[in-house]
Amino acid sequence: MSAFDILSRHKLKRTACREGIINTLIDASIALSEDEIKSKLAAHFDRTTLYRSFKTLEEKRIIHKVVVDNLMIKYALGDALSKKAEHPHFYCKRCEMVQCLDSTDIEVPRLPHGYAFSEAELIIKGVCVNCKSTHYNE
Amino acid sequence: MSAFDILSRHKLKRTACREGIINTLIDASIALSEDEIKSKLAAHFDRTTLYRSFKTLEEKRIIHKVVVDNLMIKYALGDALSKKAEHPHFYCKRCEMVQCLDSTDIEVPRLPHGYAFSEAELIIKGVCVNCKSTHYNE
DNA sequence: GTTCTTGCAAAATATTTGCAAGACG
DNA sequence: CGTCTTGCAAATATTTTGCAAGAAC
Repeated sequence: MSAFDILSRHKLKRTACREGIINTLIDASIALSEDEIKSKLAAHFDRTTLYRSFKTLEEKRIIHKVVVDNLMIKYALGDALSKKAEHPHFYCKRCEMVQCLDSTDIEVPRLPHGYAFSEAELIIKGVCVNCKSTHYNE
Repeated sequence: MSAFDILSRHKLKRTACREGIINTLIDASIALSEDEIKSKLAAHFDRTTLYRSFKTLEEKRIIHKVVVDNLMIKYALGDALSKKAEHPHFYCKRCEMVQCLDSTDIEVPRLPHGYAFSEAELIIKGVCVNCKSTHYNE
C-alpha cells in the first residue's frame, strides 16, 4: 500500500511532508528519529510542520512513537498498517538503533486487585547483532 | 534506613534538598512528579537544584525515573534501597498515578538472533482501583 | 579549609500557538 | 472555492551551564 493510499484511506490530505514521512518509514526497517527522517526527506520542512505531521499520523495510528528514557524519540509505522498493535521495542545501547519486535507479544504481569489493564509498553535494551559483532569494549 | 544513612552510605553530602526528596518518596507509596515532590518539601528549592538532585540520586540508584509517554516524569525509590532492580510500572489513565509493581518480574521476549539483552522497561497502563470504583464514564 | 552544593542568571533546546499565504481536493 | 496544511514568528516550557556564595564534612 502506497503512502497515497494510506493517506486517502484515513481522509488526510496528501501532502509532501506526510508522504515523505510514511515512505521513509516504509523504506526503513527500524524506527527513526525526527532528525533521521528529516535528513531523508527530499524537501526541507519546518520543524513545526514535522511536529504537526507526526501528531496527525500518530492520531490515525499510521505511525507510532517509541520513547527511550525520555531522551530519544523515534517513530515507526503504526498498527493502522498491518503492524501488530502492541509489541516490544528493542533499543541498542551502542548504536541507538530502535527496532519493533513485532513478532512478539508483551507479557502483562498480574496487577493489584481491582486494577484494570488497558495497554502495555515494553522496551528491551541491549546490544544489536551488528554492534555485538564489532567487539567494542565499553 | 533514614535519608541521612542513605546519603552517607553513598558518600553524598547530606543536604536539605536531597534529604527532603528521599523522605518524601519514602512516605509516598507511589511514584511522584517533580511538582508533587516540590510541593511536599518544607523549603523552596530552585528548579535547577531539583534537576541536579534528581540526577545525583538517580546515578547512585537511590531513586529511579519512570517516564510515561515522554509526557510525564515521576520518581520512586531505587534499587540501592532494597527495591527490586527491574520491575514493571503501572500508570493510571484517570488519575495519572504511577506505581511500582515491585513484586513482579518483567518477562523478556526472545530477541532476534545475535542480540544481547541488558535491561527492560515495562509500563502497564490502565485504571487503578480507586478510579475504577468511582465509575467515571470516559 | 577544601570540596561539593545551591541559587541566580543566562544560554540552549524543545514544544506549542496564531495567523496569513498557499496547497489540496 | 472551502477547508486543511504550511512556514514564519513569537510565546512557552524544559533543560543545561557558569559562576560566586554558602554549606557540608
